[in-house]
Amino acid sequence: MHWSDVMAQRLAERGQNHIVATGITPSGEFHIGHLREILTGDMIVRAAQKAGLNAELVFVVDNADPLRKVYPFLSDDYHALIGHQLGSIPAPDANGHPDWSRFENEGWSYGDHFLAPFLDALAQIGVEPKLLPNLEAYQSGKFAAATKRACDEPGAIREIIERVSGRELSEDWFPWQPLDSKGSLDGVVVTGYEYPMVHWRDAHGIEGVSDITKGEGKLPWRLDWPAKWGFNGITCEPFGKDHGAAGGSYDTGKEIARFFGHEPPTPLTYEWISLRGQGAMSSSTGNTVGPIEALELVPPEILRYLIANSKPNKAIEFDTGMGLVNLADDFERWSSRDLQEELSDSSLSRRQRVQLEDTETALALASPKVGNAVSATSVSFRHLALLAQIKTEDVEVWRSLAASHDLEEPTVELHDRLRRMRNWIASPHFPDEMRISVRKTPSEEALADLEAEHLQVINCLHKALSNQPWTNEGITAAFKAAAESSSTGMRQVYRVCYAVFMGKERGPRLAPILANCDRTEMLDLVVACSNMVERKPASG
RNA sequence: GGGCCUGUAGCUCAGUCAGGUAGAGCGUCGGACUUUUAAUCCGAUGGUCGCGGGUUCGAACCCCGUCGGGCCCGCCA
Repeated sequence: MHWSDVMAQRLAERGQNHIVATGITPSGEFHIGHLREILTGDMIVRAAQKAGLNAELVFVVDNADPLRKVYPFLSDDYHALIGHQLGSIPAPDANGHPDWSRFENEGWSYGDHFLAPFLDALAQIGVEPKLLPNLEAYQSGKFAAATKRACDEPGAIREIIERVSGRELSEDWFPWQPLDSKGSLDGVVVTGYEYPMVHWRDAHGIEGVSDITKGEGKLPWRLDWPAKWGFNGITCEPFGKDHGAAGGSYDTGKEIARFFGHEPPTPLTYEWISLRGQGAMSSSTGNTVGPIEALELVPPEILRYLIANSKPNKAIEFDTGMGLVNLADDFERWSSRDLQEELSDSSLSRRQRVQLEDTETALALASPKVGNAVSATSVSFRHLALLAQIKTEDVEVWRSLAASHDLEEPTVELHDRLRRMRNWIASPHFPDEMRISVRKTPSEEALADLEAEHLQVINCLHKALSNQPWTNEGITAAFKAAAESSSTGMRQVYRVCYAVFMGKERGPRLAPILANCDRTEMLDLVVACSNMVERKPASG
């Protein structure tokens, strides 16, 4: 059974109505790691709905969290804003300076700034969760009941956290972090409490009160989380392995939730996504691939497929190079198969059946639209990458596909893919292995593999090419002529050509590529190769 | 120190929860298409399931131990 269906089954045992929560702090650029959080939630919701449950996806925007530090993309002006809530400070402008005017005029906050593009990406990828901005929840008093409970009995909360996490809380710890005289959550000491006011003294020596029903502060994370499970009615939540560690925030959250008077959500811990060869992704180090960036390269269904087809506890290495090509081709191959048909074969072993079923589910989940299986384009990524490099005009690509793939009219998906493919090729992520490059100088290595008798072919080639117009047809004719005059087969000619022009044993059809190269340079290359091979038998 | 994940074919991984003859895809090799846009199609190859014990008629799967890899335990998905 697919992991999403396992979760749905677990939820069905729990009840009929479900709210699946995801939550992210908008402290910097979002990356595809965050996408796993949201997509995992989205896929659970789909599976639950498929199983006949009512399920909704919500996205808690943790914009009540404070700014932790001045990230590399921020100007020093942000030093003064450390500890301030992300939803109540201005967004950085193009130079990383706080954009106060936009903040004051439109209320455009730091959190909004980073959230907006992520939501755009989510829309493209077929996920439109209900947004639950946390800061606003505090300000409208949604946290008040849980907060009161915690502040009334801080000892009970302290006991849970210390026992479950094995961590000792400081003497002055209090289950509410008030905002100080400047609006920061840092360095404030609680000096007293009588509902609904928490008394405090800040780092500047100023004293004041904080109304817990008006969001004049926030709960510490380990309480914030279980509190919002309650008033939002969360029944299921996927979260990263950091929260899932023993004694981590889910463990303490479970008990605190019950203390608040509700059942914790059904959890699903998932592994992180790392960038191939570069370790875990992190907004603060800038070691990221944004969802937007990823979507410039690959269609949404491929990204969804990556998540759907990886079990949550499996770490994913995101590879924007060859890995992406293989992933996309893998997706393409599977989606062009008729799995229903294959599953009707009763001779399948249980193992084979499970494999097909899970893949079928993953493919369904890969579609940005529910119940709308992504139709196979039947054009592999490799092939499209090739065409996109050879043909500068889209029309040319379609013409070629019409001939080779019986393609009558390019579909919307194909247009889309070609557009993204061109972006990818233009980006630094495009793997060299896929890049078509014609040699400027002979490849000693490739030529060394040729037999002495091939020398003749090279000479014939030069002659033949010289006698033909420098066009696709002319060059093709020249290849044939070279085969005839050197009295060998076309296979040999191609082998020599790939060695000469690309330094490889095989490759894409050469004529159209050469036609786009400079004639003189190519003829010189042939001569240079000829010279190099000529010397070889003499010296050895 | 506490804990989680992980080890299965050359590679990426299913299969472990519900024990019943080792599964995919890629790669590799071969063939076909009277020669190819890294194509497509067909076929073949390939594994003492990390290691050692135990339970069982039967173990990749359950139990105990052990070794290796990754990671979490202020915040982070």
